[in-house]
Amino acid sequence: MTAASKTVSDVIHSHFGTLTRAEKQLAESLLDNYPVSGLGSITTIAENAGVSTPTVVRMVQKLGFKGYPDFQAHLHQEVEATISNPIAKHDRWASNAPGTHILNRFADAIMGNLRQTLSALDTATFDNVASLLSDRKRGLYFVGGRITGALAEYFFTHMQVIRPNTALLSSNSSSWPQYVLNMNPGDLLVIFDIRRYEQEMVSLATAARKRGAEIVVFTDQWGSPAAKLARHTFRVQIEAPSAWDSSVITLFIVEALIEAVQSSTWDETKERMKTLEGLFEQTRLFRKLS
Amino acid sequence: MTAASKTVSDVIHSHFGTLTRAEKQLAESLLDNYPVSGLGSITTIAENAGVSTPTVVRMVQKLGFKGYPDFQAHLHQEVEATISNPIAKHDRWASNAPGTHILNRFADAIMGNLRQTLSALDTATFDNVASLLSDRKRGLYFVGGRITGALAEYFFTHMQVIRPNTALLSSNSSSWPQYVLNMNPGDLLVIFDIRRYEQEMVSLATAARKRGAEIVVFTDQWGSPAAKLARHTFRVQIEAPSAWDSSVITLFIVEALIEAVQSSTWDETKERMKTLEGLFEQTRLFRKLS
DNA sequence: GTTGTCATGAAAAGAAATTTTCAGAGTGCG
DNA sequence: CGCACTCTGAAAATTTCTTTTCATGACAAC
Repeated sequence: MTAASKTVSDVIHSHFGTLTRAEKQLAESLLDNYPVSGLGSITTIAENAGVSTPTVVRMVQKLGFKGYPDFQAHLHQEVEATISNPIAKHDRWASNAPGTHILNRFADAIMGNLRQTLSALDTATFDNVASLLSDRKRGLYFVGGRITGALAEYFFTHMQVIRPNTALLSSNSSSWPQYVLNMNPGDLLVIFDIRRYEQEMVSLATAARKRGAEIVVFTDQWGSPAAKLARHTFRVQIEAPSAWDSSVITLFIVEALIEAVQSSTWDETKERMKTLEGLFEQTRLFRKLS
Repeated sequence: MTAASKTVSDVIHSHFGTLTRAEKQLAESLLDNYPVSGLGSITTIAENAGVSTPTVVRMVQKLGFKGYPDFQAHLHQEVEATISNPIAKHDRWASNAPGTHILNRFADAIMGNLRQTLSALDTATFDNVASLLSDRKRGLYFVGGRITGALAEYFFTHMQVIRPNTALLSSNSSSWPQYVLNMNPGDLLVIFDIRRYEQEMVSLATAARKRGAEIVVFTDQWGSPAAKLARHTFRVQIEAPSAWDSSVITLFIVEALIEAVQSSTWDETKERMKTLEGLFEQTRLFRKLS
């Protein structure tokens, strides 16, 4: 095989499947901030990746280079090509995409959203919500609208594994009253309500409050009317170069919360996950037999 | 004097007058094709400039650097600054929280995932999938697993607004056969299959292929077995500082695809959205009256 | 012409980097 | 449980790079 025409990045990607654990770790470290991360000595990049220098040598040889110097020479050439070509310079996101490609515009927007959301986000709020979610004495209810229903479901699916006493309200409001009926004081209702705020969310929130439930709202920067009834509110930046709003950052916060809850109660969660694995195994078996 | 804030190029220029003949020769060689020409070893650049290695050492020390490695470190920094990714590392995303707060660690991980996913992503694949999705003659089917089901649903919900002839397969496989039965050649099956790859996805993909359907797979960097049957595959970086995988970047690509499809057929979509608005209005009215 | 100063590179010395070897850890399999 | 296998990094061996030393030659001043 020859590494001549393809970029080092391409070569790494095409070999990724055949790499071992330590080598993958190294490859990712190299691709992270590519190609600059490969500029230093073999010692430096081994340290940055948290692997040993022999691993580096083994990998570059596996990739088809003669040795580390050969590998680095290719990298230098690429750096040169990148720098001397002014178009490529503004095009570091997705390679071979015009600078205005939708992927690049989206990536820019997401980054901006993340930055703004996090700078506006109070970490105390985050920590408080995480601890409310971790409290197994509280019942958990998730609800979303037409679009955000998928986020509620995602959140619910994970929390259901982590802890008991968890429910997902369908986005169809007709079944809500029976859930509200079962809410106890201290229970937590997590509402996703973004942009075209759904009027019914306010009614739901009001009813839940009457039953003594705490409310957490995920909304956009303008704020759902339901946020007024909430104990904690996440205001997420949702703008995208699109006719639609972006849910990426909302999902980001959801995932961070999932991890926060999980790590705070890891021992219990571990047990549950094991049990769950076993159940899945049984189901699979059951299907095979049938 | 310190070389800290100024660029190496500036330093060379400001010292140019005090340089000797051989040093000037070297300086010019370095400035020519700056800063890439300084990337190699001292031997290499001495040869390129036609001077001896001691000359190089003497000059860089005269410029205020500790030695050649110090000089080169500065150069590397400059190269990095020149071509660094738009998403360079942040030490802290969320202010007033330590860099080790879960939000900050997650933000770092997500940005790394985004960077790597985009660098591995072929924009031709993206464009091709977008145009397949835009083709209203093709039926569209979406399916996800236990966790990724929410992503499939999100994708489906949007595409259903944009175009007709769209279906969501439940994550429960028992109902799949009837969908496969209805697939026509050229129809598109979008599969989300990440990490704990579900065996049934391969069966589904095989059955769909037999019916002449095209397959698009969203998977992780290791690749779902279903990807082998796919016309197009998105390999998404899903790692997070968490016991769970992150779906953030997958959602990112989904949203970008939604926008790509929508903008390519905006006129038709606009009409559909208006109609849909009207229908929602009626439903709401209906509920209020009842 | 002599002398001193400086620039320069060859070569040696010293310091790093790169590669190889090898043993222990881990993993899968019978 | 033991065997075979692979992966991995510590450490040694090797190579390469960097720095220092020093001899030579150019040039200017006297």
